[in-house]
Amino acid sequence: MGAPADDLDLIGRRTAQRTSVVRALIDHGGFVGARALHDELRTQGAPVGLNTVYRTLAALVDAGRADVVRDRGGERLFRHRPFPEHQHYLLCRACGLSAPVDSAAVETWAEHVARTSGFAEVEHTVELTGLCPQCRTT
Amino acid sequence: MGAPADDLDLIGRRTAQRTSVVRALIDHGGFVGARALHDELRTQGAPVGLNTVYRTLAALVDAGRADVVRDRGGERLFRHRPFPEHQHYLLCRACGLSAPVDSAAVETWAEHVARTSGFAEVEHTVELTGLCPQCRTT
DNA sequence: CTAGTAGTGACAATCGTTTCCATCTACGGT
DNA sequence: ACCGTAGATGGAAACGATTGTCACTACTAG
Repeated sequence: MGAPADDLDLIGRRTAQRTSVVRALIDHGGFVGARALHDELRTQGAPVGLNTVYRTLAALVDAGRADVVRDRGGERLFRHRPFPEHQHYLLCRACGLSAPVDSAAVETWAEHVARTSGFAEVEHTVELTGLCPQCRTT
Repeated sequence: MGAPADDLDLIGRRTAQRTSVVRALIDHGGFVGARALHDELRTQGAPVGLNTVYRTLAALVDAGRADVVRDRGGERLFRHRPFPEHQHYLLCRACGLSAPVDSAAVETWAEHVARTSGFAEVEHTVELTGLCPQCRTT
């Protein structure tokens, strides 16, 4: 079930750095920026070059093992995805907590638009943001 | 109907530069990046500082007279919006052409998620991209 | 007309991300 | 276990989009 090993096999050679990055991403749970992940690795005593973090995350995205969203500042946030399903999240603007949402309605809507628009290769991104129960009281 | 004058009134003083920017944005029709708009203005003989382009576009967005999306490179693309309605677009990845889409289904879905999630102040962005009939043959 | 304030623009700074390149290392073959 | 090499690393520098600084300009109310 989406163990680090599975991810590592998908993206190339097994190195200590990649293992650390994948571990940290999984442990983090929610969406994280590359820079934040890099900082976490540093403080955990597993220093990894920032661009290695970027490359590993990019490889995970290519392999379909991570999702990407953009926060309001344009930064890319990554989240580990154990199974290669298309998924949408509701993301907390304050703490980064993410909750998968049932997105069947959007999917069918998007497909309908794709069919009736005359456009080809229609892709969609849906981003929901809010304040989670925890943060809304703070 | 969304004449430049209306927009200018909403965002502060009337200056030659702002008039040029708003004009160029309206004339362009689809989504444009700030930099591209700046270039267009320059070649049209109405040079405006890049900084002013950014500020004017930001002011239009604040006033609800422009929409913003992010392209895949993270650049912000702007589009003039004559009326202050929340609207989603299907955007051509190749030429920037945009087609408004009926988004009632997503709106109700988003509201439903907002109500049932426990999250507060839920906002959504939906971005559809594809290749328009023109570009799909090229 | 004049004052006062909002707007302008050249320049530099910032921020996230990518590229360069010299060095290192995992790993399949011997 | 040993090698060779393609692949991986990381520090520095490049990069593109955006924002801040600040002296200067020019709307516009009075």
